Amino acid sequence: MEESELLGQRREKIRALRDSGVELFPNDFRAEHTSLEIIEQYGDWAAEALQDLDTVFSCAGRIMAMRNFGRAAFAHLQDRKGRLQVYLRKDLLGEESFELTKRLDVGDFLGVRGRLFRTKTGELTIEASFMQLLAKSYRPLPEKWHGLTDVETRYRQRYLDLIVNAQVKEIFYKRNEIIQAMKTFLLQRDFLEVETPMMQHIPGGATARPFKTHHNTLNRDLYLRVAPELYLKRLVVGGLERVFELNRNFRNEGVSSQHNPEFTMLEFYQSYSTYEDLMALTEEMIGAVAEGILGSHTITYQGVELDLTPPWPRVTLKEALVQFGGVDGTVLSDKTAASRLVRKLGLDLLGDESHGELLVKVFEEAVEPKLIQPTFVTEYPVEVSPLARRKGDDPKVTERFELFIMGREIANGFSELNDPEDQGRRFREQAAKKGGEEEEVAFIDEDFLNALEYGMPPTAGEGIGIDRLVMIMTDSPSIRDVIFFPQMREKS
RNA sequence: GGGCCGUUAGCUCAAUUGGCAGAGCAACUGACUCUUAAUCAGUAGGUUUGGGGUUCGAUCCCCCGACGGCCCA
Repeated sequence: MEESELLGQRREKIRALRDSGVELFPNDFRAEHTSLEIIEQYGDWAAEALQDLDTVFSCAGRIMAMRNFGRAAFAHLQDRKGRLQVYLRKDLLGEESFELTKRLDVGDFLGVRGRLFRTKTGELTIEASFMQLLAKSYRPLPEKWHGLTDVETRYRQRYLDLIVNAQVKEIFYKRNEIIQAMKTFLLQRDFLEVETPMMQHIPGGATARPFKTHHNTLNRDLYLRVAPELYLKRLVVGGLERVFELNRNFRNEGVSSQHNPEFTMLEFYQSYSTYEDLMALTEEMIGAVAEGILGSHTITYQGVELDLTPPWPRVTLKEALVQFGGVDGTVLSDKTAASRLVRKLGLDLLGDESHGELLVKVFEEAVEPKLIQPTFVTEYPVEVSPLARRKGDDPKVTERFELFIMGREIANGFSELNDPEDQGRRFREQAAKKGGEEEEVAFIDEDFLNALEYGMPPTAGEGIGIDRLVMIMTDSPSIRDVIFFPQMREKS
């Protein structure tokens, strides 16, 4: 990068600083307090009470603002918890130490020790009797008042975003709390947290294009997983009965405000349960997380009030088509009518879609955007649910549900198909279809079928899109706001 | 993949009909021991996203590309 005048000036200043014997990157300072600890403990103490307090505090952080007065200066230090003001006086620090304040820049890390006092304007402040440069900054920070608003820079240089935009840190702290709360919820119910392969020989468990890679020593292609499903069910076959994995999936598809090529999913399996049990579990879990972290079952997302109080409505896909989509009832029973409707809606038709697939197309177009409040949609057609158990009284649909909030799919769960013969047939049908329309290899995970043949207990499983859930719970409009380093095109 | 919008100093933004490219903050020099968007005086800072075209003259108009955002598929 070409050196601007600004950077040149700074570099020259740093050279002079180093030449005068100041260590630019020491690591022997110990901060015993965070800004938050100090403010929480002494924030409401009166000025007189602080005067009698002899305790010396030590604090470290990045200089975010500096106001110099010749023989005194104020600075704000920012650490992981917040900001604290420090007061630097020549008569207290001594000539030599104070001289350094004139050579400090906003962005530098500083450590201070000193007593607490309250300024005339009432701000709790450390009066430094000792200060030390902890790390020198070579580049100026974005502007202090407007901050950094350019979204491209915010995502590409997330560290700058984190330094200057306080809300960003809050979102990611909240993301962590949500994840921890969900894990705790499951652990309390005797689930085992597990890790299964990210690199798979056969990318299964979801219909999505995988990323391909190659292992040199094994001399074979591998795929980044699109879902952990088939491995988690192997563990259920192995007798673990209740397992979950909260980790990354990879899908080689579009990038948008709702999609990132790598995203985080919670997937869990519970034996001796059905999809209905999981719907109840889901409302309880998400409701509890909202209550615990946001303090309420009612949240606002982009100006829309969402009520997460369980129970949530459950409608079958067909009911939803009529109720929310205003679809004529004949479409539900007449494939030709369904096909006509798909065309009327201006959707692509391959021509070989089944009646069920047509209904799902209509559903996605006409119903999904209308499912604002949390809603479970059940009984998906068997053709689009290759891993789900058929419904007893209607083998054309499955014991499956999807959860929608704000028109977005948040969760997908079903009673697992544990009949190895049916599973084998469905894999082969799927493979035949896929082989016909694309040049993709038809993947059939024979070892998974083999596992099922040993017997899998009746089990229900579910996946919850963590990024989308975090978006809703943090009122974030884009998935890029809840992923530290979203995927971007290479900058030219 | 398509449409629309955007890209100007380190950051946030201006720039009239096509006529010398500007401000605030940051920076630099100086003053200042309770400031907090500190203040005051002064100084410097630009390949206007890249390439091409029209024009006496382009940040501005036209074409192609890069990156980003929004909408659509």
